[in-house]
Amino acid sequence: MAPLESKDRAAMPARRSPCPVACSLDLFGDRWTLLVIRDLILGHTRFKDFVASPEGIPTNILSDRLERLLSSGVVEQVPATEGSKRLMYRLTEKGAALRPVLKAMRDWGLAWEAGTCAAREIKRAS
Amino acid sequence: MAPLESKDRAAMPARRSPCPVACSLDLFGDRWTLLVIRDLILGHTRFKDFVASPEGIPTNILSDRLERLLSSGVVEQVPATEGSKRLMYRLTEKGAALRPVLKAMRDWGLAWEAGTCAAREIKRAS
DNA sequence: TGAAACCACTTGCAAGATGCAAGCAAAATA
DNA sequence: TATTTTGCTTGCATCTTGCAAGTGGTTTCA
Repeated sequence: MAPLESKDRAAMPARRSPCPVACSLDLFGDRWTLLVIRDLILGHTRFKDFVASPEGIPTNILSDRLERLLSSGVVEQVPATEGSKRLMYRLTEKGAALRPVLKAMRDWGLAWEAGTCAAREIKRAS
Repeated sequence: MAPLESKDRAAMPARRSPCPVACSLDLFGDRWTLLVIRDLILGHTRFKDFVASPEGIPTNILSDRLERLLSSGVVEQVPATEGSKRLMYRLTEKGAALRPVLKAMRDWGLAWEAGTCAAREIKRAS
């Protein structure tokens, strides 16, 4: 049987370079992932909450992104209410550490893209 | 003839929401655009320089991204040397304002993605 | 307890984006 | 002027995205 390391390498699409920016983009360099993170920062916890965001993420994309974020340790699942079988999503410490990225993007958008407005303040600490 | 505003609206794919994060992602929410910005911050100015980066961006993608960044005012073209017909790319003020975004992503990658390393410091001012 | 509503997805498919290799004309260099 | 370099474009196979519809488990409420 193949060593575990090679199995992991087959599952992961392989890094393009050791650059931390390139690595980050391998994980969330697309049109939707950081919007899911934004929603989590804003307090969304359930599948339907993300779907309800104004950008209207397709449900198959949302499923895929949540799964990738789970497997990369950026989000985790916990019971939605005690005794419930339903799960809710929330940021891990690794995910919460993306706040400065979101904040920088928000600030840039507000400063340079006309007609944008922030619904809520992104707080520094979780 | 149609008013200029509607022509612009036809050219742009239309904003998903007024959220500054969503707006930013409409412009650079993909696997390559921010790597081009990173290279510009690191001092790359010519087409071949971007191609030579370790991630190996395909030339058709690079053409497309540079064009989009030009038309959105993030980069501009100036003569490469005086008297030369060749042009070089460089960040505008709007583009240079993306430094904090890149810096936040670099910091996150360094902190949370094993095996990443920064080639150079991203300076605060241009 | 049973029926209805809700929730969190999955599936299928069309359209668009990406990746690769090859080609090409203008500009620079020898 | 001949050669090389540069900055692209083109064609095509593959992967990703977006939309709509469907599905099965969970919760709610009479």
